[in-house]
Amino acid sequence: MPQKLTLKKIATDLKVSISTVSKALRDSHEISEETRTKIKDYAKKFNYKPNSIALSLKNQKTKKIGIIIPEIVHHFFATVISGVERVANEKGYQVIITLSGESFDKEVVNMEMLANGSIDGFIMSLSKETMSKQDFHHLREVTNQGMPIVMFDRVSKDIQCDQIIIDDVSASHTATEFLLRKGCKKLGIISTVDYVSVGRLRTQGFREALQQRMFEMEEHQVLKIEDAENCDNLIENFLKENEFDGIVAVNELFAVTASKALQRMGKKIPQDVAIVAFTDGMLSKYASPTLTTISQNGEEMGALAASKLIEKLEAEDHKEESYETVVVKTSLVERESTP
Amino acid sequence: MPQKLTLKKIATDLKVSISTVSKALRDSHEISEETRTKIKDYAKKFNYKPNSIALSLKNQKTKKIGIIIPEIVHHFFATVISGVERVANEKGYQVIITLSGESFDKEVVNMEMLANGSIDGFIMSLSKETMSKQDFHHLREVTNQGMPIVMFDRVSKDIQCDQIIIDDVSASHTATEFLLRKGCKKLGIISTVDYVSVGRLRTQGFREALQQRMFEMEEHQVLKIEDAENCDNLIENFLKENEFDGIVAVNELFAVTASKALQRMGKKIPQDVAIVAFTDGMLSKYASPTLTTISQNGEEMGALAASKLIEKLEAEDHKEESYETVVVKTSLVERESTP
DNA sequence: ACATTTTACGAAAACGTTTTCGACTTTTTT
DNA sequence: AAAAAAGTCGAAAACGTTTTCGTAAAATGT
Repeated sequence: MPQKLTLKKIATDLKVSISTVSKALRDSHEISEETRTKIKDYAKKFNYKPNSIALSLKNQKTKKIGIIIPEIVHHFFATVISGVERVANEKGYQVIITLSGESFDKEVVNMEMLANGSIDGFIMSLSKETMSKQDFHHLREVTNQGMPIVMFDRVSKDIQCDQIIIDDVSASHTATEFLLRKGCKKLGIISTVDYVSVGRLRTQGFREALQQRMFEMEEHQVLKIEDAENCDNLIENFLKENEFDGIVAVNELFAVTASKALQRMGKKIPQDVAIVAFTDGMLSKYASPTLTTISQNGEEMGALAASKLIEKLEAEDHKEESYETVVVKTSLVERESTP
Repeated sequence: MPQKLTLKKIATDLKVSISTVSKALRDSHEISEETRTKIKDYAKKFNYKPNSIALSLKNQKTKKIGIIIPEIVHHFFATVISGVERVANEKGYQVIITLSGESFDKEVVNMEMLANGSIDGFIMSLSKETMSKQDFHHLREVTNQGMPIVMFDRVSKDIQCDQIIIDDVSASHTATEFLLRKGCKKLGIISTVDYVSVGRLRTQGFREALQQRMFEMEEHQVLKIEDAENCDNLIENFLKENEFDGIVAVNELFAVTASKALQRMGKKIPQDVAIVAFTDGMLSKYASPTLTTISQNGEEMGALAASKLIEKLEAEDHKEESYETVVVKTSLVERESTP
């Protein structure tokens, strides 16, 4: 019921000017000890907090960073946010999150809404639709206005910005080679459609690992899934039509779905078929058997993205327009799904 | 590199006044057809978008709602956010998310930061530490300033605000009764410490279901877990010390941990022991066996919370100070962990 | 006693909007 | 032809800050 306390109100209550109040609260030497303590006491007593909107307008910076991700109900993205949030808060920034829902239009709308002064910079991962359209005009508009963007995971080389990625090719190579070393002969990969960069790159790593051992990857070894919603049948058929003894899956959902299908088919994991997944989330830890995975460390990616962005934001005179691509190390976490 | 376009810049470029530009863009009849189209064309060409910070300051509303939750790497909270975000966006609001990390202090700090003009209202779920301290002064300060709060899931009756909850007692009663009807005789419940409301209430529902069949709940039937991190041993001991044939778990993590422990002990699920969990998330769907759960429908809770909050926000003259508690229906999703 | 410096405060501009009001010009009415 | 009305635009205030600059009073120096 009492309206928000402002400088003006303090000023009239204490019969001084607004500027005096402002200076007193910021410990200016221009104000006498006496009035300074009087004002500060009053402010403390009634819990004065400067209005952040007014500050944003005045300073032309909001101390907020915007995140745009495809989905939040997704362990990897949730961990990234967690990392962003942690370092952002440490450095006095707040985080605004919007979801594109894998839709290009929603990504554009959200971006435009945030770009109009609401935030100082972006951290984002592209929606599937954006990846497939390869339309990045909304990103360009933002960077042209001098607002920095840091992209992670699903990125595009066509945009001038810092990028935080994992080396998908190499990670997938590692996973595949791991299976080969364990003695697997007939490998398959369950991937996404090619326009999703992680799917394409992980398939490439798979192929390269095979080539290194003088195998040529054949089409029937690859399953490309567009829509994760009803992947069950696709995966089951893929496994039935091929006699694999090792599977690489580009996410844990595909991996656990494959694991269950194989078990239904009477296969033992890891004895008959070994599985390596990407994304070290809940499912990998709690599925039966637990899954060997490539851990992406979303928390670290988020933290790095936030650091990079804030660094850019606070380097006022951004004369040196340099953009960096940071490759975050992955690690193979061995669990029960491999021998 | 080109600075952001403002009304002032358009005005000088077109040699009219700022007010004329503002009016023209808002299609005021005060401005002649001719200048109006001239200005609108210019604005469109250079992609003018009003600065939202300035608007917020002017209108004394930000069109943003703040969310404070304990963790984001948690399926239930992620679905709630998803629901909030959907409804908020439909109604032209944006969402700012902060995480308390289950810490009282961080909850207070985040709340104070957001309350200073950054947002119009709150949607939140209390941190464990706040629940245990029962210190709600930060919430009171906010409501006293006339800023509405909608709480969900982890709520407190002591705060005057709308609340979105599930009927934990009744849901737990349903889950327990379901096990009893399936023929279970020796039931146990894996819960949280009592100051977490959901743990307390679900334990109560468990007790009531037993009482209804003339059983008295005994202490050894209840396991109260404080820290989910290392619950494995606690759960394993609990299961070894008792010969249960039915388990109610207040979340899916406890449930799947119990399930694995039981299987290690050579028990068959659901033949030897049946399990019902709360929180219908990824684990329930993909664990082996899949888990029968009470579905909380976080998406709906989030959507409801957002609707309620926005309704309050847009009812300018909130003379009628009424607060509602909405109980969201739960449903029992039968899967493999029960006969 | 006068000039100079220091102290302590207030006025005003700026950030980007919207809106009220006043004023000038043109058109319509009588 | 004079009066009223309508049409078109700009000035200024307001939202809550911070900061620059100006200035009056007090203190200090000669």
